[in-house]
Amino acid sequence: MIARVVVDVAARQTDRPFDYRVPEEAEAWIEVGSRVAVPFGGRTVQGFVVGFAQEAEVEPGRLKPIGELLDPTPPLRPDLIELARWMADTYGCTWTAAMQAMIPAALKGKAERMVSLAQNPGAADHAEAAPGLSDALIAWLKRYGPVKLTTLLERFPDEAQAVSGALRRGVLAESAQVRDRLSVKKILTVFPPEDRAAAEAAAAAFPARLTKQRQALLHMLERNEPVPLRRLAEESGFSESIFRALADKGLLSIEAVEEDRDPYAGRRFTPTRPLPLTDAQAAAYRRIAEALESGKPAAMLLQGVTGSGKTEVYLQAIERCIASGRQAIVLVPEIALTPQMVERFKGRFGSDVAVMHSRLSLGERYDEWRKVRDGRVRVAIGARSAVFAPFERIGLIIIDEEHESSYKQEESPKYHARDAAVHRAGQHGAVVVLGSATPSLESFAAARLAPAAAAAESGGQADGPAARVCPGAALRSAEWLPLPERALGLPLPPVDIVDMREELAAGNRTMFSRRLREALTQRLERGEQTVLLLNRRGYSTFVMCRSCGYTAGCPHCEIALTYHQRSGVLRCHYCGHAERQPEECPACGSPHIRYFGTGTERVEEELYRAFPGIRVIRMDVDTTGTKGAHEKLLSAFGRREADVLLGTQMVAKGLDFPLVTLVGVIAADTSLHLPDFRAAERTFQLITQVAGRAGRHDLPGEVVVQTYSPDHYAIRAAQRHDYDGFVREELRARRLLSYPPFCRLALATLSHPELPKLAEAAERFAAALRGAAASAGLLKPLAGGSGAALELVGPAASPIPRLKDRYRWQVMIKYRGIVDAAGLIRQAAETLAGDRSAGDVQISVDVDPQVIL
DNA sequence: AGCACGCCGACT
DNA sequence: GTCGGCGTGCTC
Repeated sequence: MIARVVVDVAARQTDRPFDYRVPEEAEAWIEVGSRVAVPFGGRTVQGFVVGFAQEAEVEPGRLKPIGELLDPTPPLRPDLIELARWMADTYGCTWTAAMQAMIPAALKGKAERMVSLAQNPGAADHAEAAPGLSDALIAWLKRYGPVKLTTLLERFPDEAQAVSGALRRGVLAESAQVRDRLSVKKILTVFPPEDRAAAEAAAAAFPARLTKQRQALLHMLERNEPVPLRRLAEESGFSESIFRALADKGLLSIEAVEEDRDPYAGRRFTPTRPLPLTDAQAAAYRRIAEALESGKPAAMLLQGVTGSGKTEVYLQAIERCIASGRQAIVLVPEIALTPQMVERFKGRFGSDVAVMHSRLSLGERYDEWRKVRDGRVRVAIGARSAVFAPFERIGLIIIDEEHESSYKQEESPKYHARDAAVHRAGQHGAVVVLGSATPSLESFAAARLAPAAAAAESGGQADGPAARVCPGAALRSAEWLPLPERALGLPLPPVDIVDMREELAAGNRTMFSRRLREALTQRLERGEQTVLLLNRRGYSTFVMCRSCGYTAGCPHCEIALTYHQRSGVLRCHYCGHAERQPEECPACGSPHIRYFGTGTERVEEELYRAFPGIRVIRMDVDTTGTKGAHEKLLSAFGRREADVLLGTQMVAKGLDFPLVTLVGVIAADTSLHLPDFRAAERTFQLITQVAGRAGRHDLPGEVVVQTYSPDHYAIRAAQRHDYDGFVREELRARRLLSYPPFCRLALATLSHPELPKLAEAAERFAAALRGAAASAGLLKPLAGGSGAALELVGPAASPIPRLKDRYRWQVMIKYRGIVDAAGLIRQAAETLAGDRSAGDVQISVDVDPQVIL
């Protein structure tokens, strides 16, 4: 039997299956999805089995055997292997990178090169046989046996060459070992005797001096169930050695048993029952249930205003799904995966839920993942990567807050979880439910424009604007399920727009408008709480010398440094570079340094100044860096230990505190004027989301939005809670400028340490791309017509023109219809690489980029 | 990516 | 004459 293996080597050239002979004893165990260690080019690497064949594609002489099967149960399944292939094709990443993204980090073991002294019976001592190696090194190897090559070289850096020579001459022996980064946690557990009668008899016959052993045995006989050794010792008062002695006599058995690290151990979740549904909820639930029943893949857009009870629909749909013997996945944005959220799912489904997110430790994540793989749970809830939960028969995939850009992974593999979910649903005949109060324009297009386009097409008019929508890599169309009302019948809070230009004209130079100041004062008097949003961290956004105009920039990136007052440093938010705040201008020596722009740190300071005695909790990347900090801050706010929760967009999602009656947006313009075609969409979503935090319970809420652009349609529409109105305007703009959802984008970014070399490479790359597109007959304007079309934009400097000492240029592809964008970019990259002078140019691909910046 | 093979300068 | 520099090419 031949296994086709994709090895874990991050290179384009090796990203394909290699054939290996399967040893006979492994035949019964090896499957598509198995993880194996294989010899590859003179070393051992790990890889995944992606298929089998009767005959190898290379001559049998070159075939090597699989080294080792690394897991008793395959970590991947055939559907995930295929999904990884689809990701590689769609997003231009490697197959192996996509597969690596699907398994927990604990399994990403690398093969270690181990070194030891070769057995050399002829030589009197090793120093004689190994010239060049120091006595100290030889003694060390003798003492510690096979050691990692890297460890050896770290300890004896001067002898690297001698070691490599010794390895070549066979004086030192080398072996390879693939080791996981973590093993299953095992716990010593005492089992009751198999032969109870014999044990009782033995206990009766114990001599008097062994009273402790006798009593301990009787205790265990009474317990009569497996008990962890440590706990048994604690509860019985006998030491562990007493039980070990009994085990030595064969009266009890002690075994190491696998144990899960349960991140929610000891936490009690209040069980909840299904709530009665409103008419709209019931209608949505019915449609989802029907789709589940049919067993055919389907996508649904559940569009419900904040507080409309989307979660209850999810919960009941999941119940329906698991009752029919299938499993369900729930995706939520990472920052929304709060204890409040987990509680709702644990409360309904108890121990049937696995929770997967980045705040868990390596071991906890591994254990939650194993619960899924081993079929011990039927529901998985987690961030983006939970879309890869290794369930066997998926019935339902829910994507909550589907418009969130965090569903797109920003590092390779740059996949979009929404599209990966739709593809996976296709494999399983599952239903995807996209939930949001403010759906992305892509999902709106899939639910509202695509069906209209299909209808027009069947009516013979294939050329309308709706015919040109391209919602995503996998999402084509969806059924629309609206929830227009809040479940408790509460009104949405009124939104007040404050024109900050008028504040300035009236002589108010602070960052708080009179309206916001008054509202905040009122809340302080009444003992109610406030959420303040400012989408920018740090103290000030740029630092400028008033004498000469010098601005502090990052030496590695072409970007302004942000001043962080508490730590007294200027920091680059892109590469992390930090330097001390200057006392005087580094360019002209003038002491007149001014800090412009406002971040959360500065707002906090101003709050203390403007409202003496106010209690503020600031929540941003800087205050939530440590494990559990996020939850700690939120629960402190929940206990009324602060009057104001101030933060970046992480305060906008999913929070539900009954005493919050005021929400303030300090500067809506922060996100509105970014050079990104989604800036208006983001701003509308952010204001709508954060507004939804106010007045969710008995007390009515209100929202104050401060802006210098009070007439912008995104802000006006947010004020009216008017999603449809916003989308109408936004679609008009997108169509005019040819942006999603009327086309798709793929961004190729080239980088190089030297600008002239980069510029030249970028030109040649763009020319190669244009050539490839033209010969495929795709290069034609997007405006008008239908069918596949493609336009190139650039090459031009990237919005971040330099990052980590590399200049960056980009080429954007806009396209619609059936176009293999990732393939075209790869083709052009290969053309460029074939050219000798290309040098150190790196090319990265981002298909369906969510952030153009 | 690694690692071996292979062809040119500075040392035992 | 050998060691070792890193350019090119392959890994079942």
